[in-house]
Amino acid sequence: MRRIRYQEIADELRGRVAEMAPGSLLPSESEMSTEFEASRVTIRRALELMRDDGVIDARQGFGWFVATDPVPQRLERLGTIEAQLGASGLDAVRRVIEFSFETPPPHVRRVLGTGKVLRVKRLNLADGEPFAVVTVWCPARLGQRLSMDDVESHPFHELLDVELRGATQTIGAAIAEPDDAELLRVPTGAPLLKCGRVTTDAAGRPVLMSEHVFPAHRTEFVVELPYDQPSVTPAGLRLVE
Amino acid sequence: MRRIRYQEIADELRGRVAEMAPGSLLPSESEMSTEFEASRVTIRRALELMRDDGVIDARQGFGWFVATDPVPQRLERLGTIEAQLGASGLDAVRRVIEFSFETPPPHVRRVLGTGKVLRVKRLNLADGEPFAVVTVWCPARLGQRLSMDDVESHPFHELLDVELRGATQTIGAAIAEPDDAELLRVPTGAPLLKCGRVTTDAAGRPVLMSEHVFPAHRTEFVVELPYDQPSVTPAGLRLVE
DNA sequence: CCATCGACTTGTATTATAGTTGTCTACATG
DNA sequence: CATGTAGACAACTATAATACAAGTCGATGG
Repeated sequence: MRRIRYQEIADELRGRVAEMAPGSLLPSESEMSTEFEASRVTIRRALELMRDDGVIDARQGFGWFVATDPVPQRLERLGTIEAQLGASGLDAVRRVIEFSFETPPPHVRRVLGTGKVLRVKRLNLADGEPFAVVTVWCPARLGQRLSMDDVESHPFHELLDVELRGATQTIGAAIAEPDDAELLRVPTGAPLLKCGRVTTDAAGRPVLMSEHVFPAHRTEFVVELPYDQPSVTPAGLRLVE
Repeated sequence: MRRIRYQEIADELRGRVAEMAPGSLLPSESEMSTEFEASRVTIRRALELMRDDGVIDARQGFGWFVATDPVPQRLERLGTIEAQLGASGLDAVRRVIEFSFETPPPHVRRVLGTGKVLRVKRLNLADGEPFAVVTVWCPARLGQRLSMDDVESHPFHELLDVELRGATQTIGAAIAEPDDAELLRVPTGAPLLKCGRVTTDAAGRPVLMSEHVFPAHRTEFVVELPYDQPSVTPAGLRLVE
């Protein structure tokens, strides 16, 4: 697969910048030029790409520096299902079903890239009743030091050492395959709500991919559709009796 | 049956492209030409075939690359599914299945009150393919002067003489009953996305209630979860292949 | 204290080149 | 006549190499 040079460089730099303190200085364009064996123009394109993402910025005569991050860890807002359950007075329990490092299937590879990934499949229970099967994929690099205990006792975004920015979620429907049906204690062929979520870090790169499967008879999504202005009404997953 | 060379090549390439990340570059036409032992023209015909399908695209002087999925547009206003389809270049057609004034069923009465209602059941088609069964209830008072032609050719909120404010939508899953299955041309028991919507007027009173049923294999909802806004902003309905 | 200088940086051009797609013509094959 | 091969050329792209303007910062010297 062919790649564009300046994108490669940008990717490499993104990794480095992620480890640097906001405000710290990057090497000069010329230095990078010799290091990457690319012309200054190419280096600049990579840097400008990142500037467009708001990751870094530059001042003429001064240099390129890591942008002071305007977004403090507000991400808890992204919210886990557990938090919503906790708010409704139910106690949520996770049980790890599968935990393995492996090469990603195509639909994951398209998002996270070709490197190895950690796949964790968990069953979520509310008051002892199973209500969700969640599969999470994350790059092996990020999941390297995670144990089964870790993922059983914490939501994933608390375990990763990256700052998350947001997510895109798709909501669809499917019917229960035998394995998920057994886990959720519903008959095979029962309707399921199936949500795919791609979570991105502060640089906008996808770092987590997950698939949530809910039995339709217990769950539904509630969405507020404002007419004139985007509302601040929180919405989310609601358990129906 | 003997297959045409460029179709063979296109088939092979389709398989490869499916495994590649959107945006990544294919080998150059010349490289493929030597690999497949076919002339550049033949390779081009295969590539152009795939471009027509929207799988890949090319820029002169740059190369062929895997097409990125169309970014789902955000729905800041209360849009209709038809508008979203129109924006994606599909022509949407409505067909009225049922049209009657009647006393509302309990779940509608709870929202709209006890008065008589107009119930309209419509089948929506995109490019001739059925993709949604929509049932709308509105108070008889508001629907009094509507004809079947009206509701077949216009979305409901254009017909009512009230100012709408917003809506609350629930998204759930179900399996297809025989009647809806036949309309949507899916087997009975197939998974469906089932959305209920309550639309309110400027005064906050509910004026419309509707139920949208989509075949799950063609549709899914896309939701953006931004970092700074805890709300779940609906991004709209997206057709999946 | 302050002005100036020089070494460094980014910002912005220009030119050149190898490699790519877009398009055409001419010809062969069944 | 549809399909395939072979070749040529134009237009475009990413990248390299180079040059110069303009901003930053510290050292120097008055």
